[in-house]
Amino acid sequence: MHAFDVLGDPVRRRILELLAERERASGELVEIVGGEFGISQPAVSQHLKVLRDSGFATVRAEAQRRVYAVDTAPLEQVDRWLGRFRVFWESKLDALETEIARGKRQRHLAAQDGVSAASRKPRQTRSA
Amino acid sequence: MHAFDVLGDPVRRRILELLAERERASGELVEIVGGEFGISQPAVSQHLKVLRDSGFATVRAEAQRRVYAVDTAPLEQVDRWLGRFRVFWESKLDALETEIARGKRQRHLAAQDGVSAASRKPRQTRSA
DNA sequence: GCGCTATATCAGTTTATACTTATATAAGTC
DNA sequence: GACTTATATAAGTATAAACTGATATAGCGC
Repeated sequence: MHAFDVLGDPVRRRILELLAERERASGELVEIVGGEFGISQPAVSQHLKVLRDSGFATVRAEAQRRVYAVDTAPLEQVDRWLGRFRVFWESKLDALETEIARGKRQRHLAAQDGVSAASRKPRQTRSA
Repeated sequence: MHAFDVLGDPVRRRILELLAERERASGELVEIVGGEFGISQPAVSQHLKVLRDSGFATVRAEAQRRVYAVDTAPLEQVDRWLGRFRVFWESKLDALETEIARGKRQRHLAAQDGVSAASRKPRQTRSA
């Protein structure tokens, strides 16, 4: 199953969101996700199997519990695929920044007052 | 249809890859993608409809042709969703960078020779 | 060993979607 | 206006996958 197919399911996305916060036992995921989506224990368990088989999650036994953790390798791959499109919106961000900088400069020239403007630099991409 | 479901199909991903390079007429996409995947014109046209309906592509008429262009808005959303996981591999990259820097420093101290380390990523294969 | 808890797997049903062929729409050409 | 080119839509079919209830597996406490 391709990474994007795995992410196509909202239940699996939700599970990954929860695992992004911290490791969770299967039962914990059944309770939260099963509750939110109104699905049974086997349904959640089957989604966990998909996540395991596709490399998105790892399991560790802890007594009778199965503790799941996210494995980001496939997510990195997805991220890399998206990379080819990133230039589109990043160039737009750059343009916006230029625009903001211009406004800033103009306000500065006009009033000579300190300008806050936050203006966080966009994250440096680590291409590939 | 959710963005990730749209990206779940290899044909649609391929179409988006082609549109990332430049705009393309429907017929051009039918020829390339239809050829690569061995599917008919209606099949490709139906995928184009999905891409239109889900906001991944825009169309412009040019005589009888329909010229498609990528719209990155939904891809940005996907990218934002991925953002919550990015910290995982970026911290790993940071650690790797530190490691490289250490090695570099040590080699530098040891031999006083310049280190190239080019390290260009190989081109990504286009297989789905 | 027995019962309890936690989780996975099995078998079967339903539904979504990705195709197919056939046909409709629409713009250019003569 | 008929013909051709370019593309979309329609109708029907096949298949994958997301469920359900039932059951199997396995560790724990007694």
